[in-house]
Amino acid sequence: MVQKKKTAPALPEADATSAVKRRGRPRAYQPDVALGKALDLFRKDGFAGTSLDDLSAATGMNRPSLYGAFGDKRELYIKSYQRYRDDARAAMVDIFRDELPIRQRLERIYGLALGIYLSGEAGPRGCFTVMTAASEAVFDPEIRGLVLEGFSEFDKAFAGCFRRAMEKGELTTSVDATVLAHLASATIHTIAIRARAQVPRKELEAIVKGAIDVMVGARAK
Amino acid sequence: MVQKKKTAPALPEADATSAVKRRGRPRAYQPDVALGKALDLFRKDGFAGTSLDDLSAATGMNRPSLYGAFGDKRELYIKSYQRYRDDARAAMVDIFRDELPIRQRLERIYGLALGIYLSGEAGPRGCFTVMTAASEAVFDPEIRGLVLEGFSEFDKAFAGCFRRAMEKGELTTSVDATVLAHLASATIHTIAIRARAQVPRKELEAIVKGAIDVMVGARAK
DNA sequence: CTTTTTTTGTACCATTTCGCATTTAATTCC
DNA sequence: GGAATTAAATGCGAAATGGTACAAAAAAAG
Repeated sequence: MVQKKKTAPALPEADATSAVKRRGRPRAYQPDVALGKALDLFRKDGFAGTSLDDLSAATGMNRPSLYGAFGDKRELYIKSYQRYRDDARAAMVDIFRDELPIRQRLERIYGLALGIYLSGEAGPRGCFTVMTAASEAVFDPEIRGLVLEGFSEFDKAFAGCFRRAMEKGELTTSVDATVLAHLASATIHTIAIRARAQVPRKELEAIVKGAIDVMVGARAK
Repeated sequence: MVQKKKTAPALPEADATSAVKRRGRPRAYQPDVALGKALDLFRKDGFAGTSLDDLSAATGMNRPSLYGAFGDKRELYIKSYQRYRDDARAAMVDIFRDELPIRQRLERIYGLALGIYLSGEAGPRGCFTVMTAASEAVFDPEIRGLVLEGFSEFDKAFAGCFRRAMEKGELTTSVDATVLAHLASATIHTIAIRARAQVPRKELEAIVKGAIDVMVGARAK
C-alpha cells in the first residue's frame, strides 16, 4: 500500500470526465475493474446471495467507497447488469452484422453464448438476463424494464437474421421470421438455464445443433 | 383455538402413517396445507428472499414447529419443490397419456403450463424448476439433481409425444423426436422466464403458437 | 505552509436472520 | 385423576446484513 499506482498522472482510462487532474485524494481503484468484479459476483450468487462484504472484498473497495462510487447495492446491481449487456452486445454485434450464411451465423452466435454462459471459475454462470428475470425483475419495475429490453434485443436481432436469410433465398418464407426468432431466443434461454444447472457442454451443443437444423429447415440429419 | 378440528378422528389426509389417534398434543396445522403455503412463498420470493418469519406467518406455524415438521429452511425448500413437481406432474400426466392429435396435445400442455406460470396474486410466478435452476441448483448438488430430473422428465415426455405422433403418421420422421422435444422444452423455458418478467399472456400464447406450428411442421400461417 | 477537496479506513448502529432452549398446553394411556 | 407424550408458544442469542458517521490521509490550490 506504499508504492501504489500513484493516483493517475495520465491513467489509461477512457473516462470521459476528468481527463485532467482531479482535486482531492486519488482513487485507489479503477471503476471499470471494480464493476467487472462486482458483475462476476452477482452473476455467481445473485443479488440476494451477494453481500456488501463480498463485494467489498472482491473489488478491494471498502463499503463506503463502494457507496460513493456506485450508490447502494441495488444501483450497483443495475450498473453491473448494464455492463453485462454492454459486453455481450459488443461481442455479438459483429456476428449479427456479418453477411454469413444463416446457419453459420447461428452457429457463431450460439457458440459465443455458450462461452458466456459456461464461463466462471466456480461453475457455469448462465445468462445474467435470465437470472435477473427470475429474481429481481419480479418486484423491481426498473430492472424488469431492462430485462425486457434484453429479451427484445435478442428477438429483434434474430428476426433480422432470418429476414435477411429469406431475402437472400436461403430460407423458405413460409414461416414467419418472428416465429423463428422466438425459437432462436427460446434456444438461448434453454441453454442458459441448463448451463446454470451444469448440463455438460456436449449436451448443450447437441441441443443447439438440433434447433439450428429445424430453424434453417434442414430435413435430414 | 378452542373448538378446533379435534385432532383427527379420521382426518381426510392420505397420510400413510398414523391413521389412528396420535399420542400427544394434536397438531394445529395440516402439513399439506402448510407446505402449499411455503411453496407459494418460495415461488414468489425464492429461497434467499424468503425468511423463516415469512414462512411462519404464511403457514401459521411458529418457527420451532416449522422445524419439527419439515426440518431447516433448505429441507423445507426441497420438500416444497417436490410438492411443486408432484402437483405439476399430476396435472400433466393425463394430457401426456391421452391419445390426442399432436397439435392438440401440445396446445393443452402449453395451456396448462401457462396457467401455472402466470398464476400468483402478486404477479406471475414462472416455473419453479427454472427459478431453482437459476439459483440454488448452482451450489447444492442435491437440489441440482432434482432440477435436472425435472428437465429430463419434460424432455422425455415431449419426446414420447413426438415419437407417438410419428408412429401414427402425423409427423414426418425426418426430424429426430429428441430434437423436437428439446425445442418443446425450450419453449417451456422461454415462456416460464418471460412470464416471470411479466410479458403479457397474449405474447406468450403467440410464442407458443408459433413454436407449435414449426414443431408439427405447419408450413403456412 | 495552510486551506480545500476528495477519498480512504475504522467503527458503529439498527435490523434481520436462522436456529434452538425452555416452558407451557393439549391430548392419550394407565 | 396422574403419568407420559407430543406439539405450541415464548423468547433468547449469535451472526450477518445494509447502511452511515466520522476521523485520518492524500492530493491540488492558494
